[in-house]
Amino acid sequence: MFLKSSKHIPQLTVDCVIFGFHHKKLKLILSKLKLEKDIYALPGGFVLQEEDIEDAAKRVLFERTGIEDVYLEELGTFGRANRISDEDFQLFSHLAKELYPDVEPPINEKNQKMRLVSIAYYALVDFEKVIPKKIDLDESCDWYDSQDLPHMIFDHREMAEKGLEVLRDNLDKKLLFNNLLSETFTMRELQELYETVYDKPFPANNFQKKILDLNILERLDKKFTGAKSKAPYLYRLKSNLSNKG
Amino acid sequence: MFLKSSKHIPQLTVDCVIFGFHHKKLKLILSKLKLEKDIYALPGGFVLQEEDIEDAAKRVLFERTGIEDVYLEELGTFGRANRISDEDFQLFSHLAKELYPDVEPPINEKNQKMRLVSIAYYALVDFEKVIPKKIDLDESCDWYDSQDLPHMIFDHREMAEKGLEVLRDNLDKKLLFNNLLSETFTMRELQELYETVYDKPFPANNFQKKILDLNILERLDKKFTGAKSKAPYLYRLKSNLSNKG
DNA sequence: GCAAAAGTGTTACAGATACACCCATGC
DNA sequence: GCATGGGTGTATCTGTAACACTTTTGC
Repeated sequence: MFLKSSKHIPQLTVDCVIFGFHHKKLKLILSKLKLEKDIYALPGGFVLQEEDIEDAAKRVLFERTGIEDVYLEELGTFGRANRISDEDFQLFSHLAKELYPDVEPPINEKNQKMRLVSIAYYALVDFEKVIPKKIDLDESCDWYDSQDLPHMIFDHREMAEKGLEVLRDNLDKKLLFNNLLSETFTMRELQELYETVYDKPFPANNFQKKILDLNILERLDKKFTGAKSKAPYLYRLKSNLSNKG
Repeated sequence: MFLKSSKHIPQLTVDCVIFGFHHKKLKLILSKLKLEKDIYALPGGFVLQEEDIEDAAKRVLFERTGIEDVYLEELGTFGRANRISDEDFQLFSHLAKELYPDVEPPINEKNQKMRLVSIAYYALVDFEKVIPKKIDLDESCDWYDSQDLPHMIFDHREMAEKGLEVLRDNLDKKLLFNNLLSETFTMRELQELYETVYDKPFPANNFQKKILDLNILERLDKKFTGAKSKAPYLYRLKSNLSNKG
């Protein structure tokens, strides 16, 4: 989360729900803020005056993950007038003053807390390729289980939940799964991703048929892991079908 | 389209794609701006500092249609840095100066055109109940055919097209049809709405079965119009299922 | 050979589509 | 009666779900 300066649009921010898939769990990146209490935040920041809103989200994403060309899609606007509680505002402006004494705080002339509107995005990344990076306001920055979220500032929990909801709507419909897996993956890994996101079992035979009938995967060599069972095939999205957002 | 004052968030607006259905055409409300050239705009305005973004959209909607409790849903953010062309900005700021000489124009300290970000919404209303109302900046305000849109300012045409796209995604999935029809309607009227929105024929028998099997309509008396053919039944959404946004 | 997991095939069901038909209304 | 459009029923198709089975791997 960045603070604003004159180069930024004053009352507008972006926040990103960055999803990764690891060990049958859907994870997302959160910052632990430098505060007495344990309070977490989604990666976010202000938008530059000359910057497309989506580019601001991409900038935040790159700052926190070090990767580009990620699937990115808007979740919607979080624009309730009272989306920032008095308590959260106190905590946050205190933190802001300590770390950025020379930057205009998010307070108006009458010394009231200032209205902030946030555009939320969700991003899908390969968990293996990303080590979350903290910035100045963070005590730490790491992956957290999307099913077991800690206490989050502002309306960030609502954003995370909206992210999950939209991911459930789109994972299958828009065939986004490759963005959450390594470049090559087994059918079981893909199935487990579906089972995690949709929170229900998918019978292996029907699942395989459904996916292969889409004709978007190419079958590669088998993956020999040393397990005392049949070696599964590896698959990869056909090279002409990559779908970064 | 309103201009900003200190009571408003400086660089943020809302715009509304207000849909109605009439004579087998999907219509939307546009303002013809008071300009030399024929340029049209979606109803919109700035957001008050103490106002939820969605409430700002509802306010615009009420100003232009005189009705409340309408289905309203966000389309997304229109936030490209160059979404307002130099030409459109000249036209619009000229208009603004004439009509609101005492209101701060959307120009920054360096006299450059100011960045505006807009949150777009779409609304579904009963065409019969709405007479579009013009405001000061409008030469006129009326219904226009969504398939034959005139030249529109800024990126308003993109918004209208996005509205159509989202309506197509949601009309059937979220069963929104009652919001575009009168309280009571015939099966044929409903079918014609579907045929217009999805731009394809729906066989009457299968369509009726599909809709009635949803179990969300109650059948009322027949509608005798004097036509020399069988009188169709009237239907109404079951009273417990109203779905205003 | 055997246990574990991968992979294939075949049947059963449900929702959508297509075709054929009957009914009410005003002249 | 008859033309017009409304309304209903039944067969067909297609994609999904359910069940049964074979194959490969390491010990």
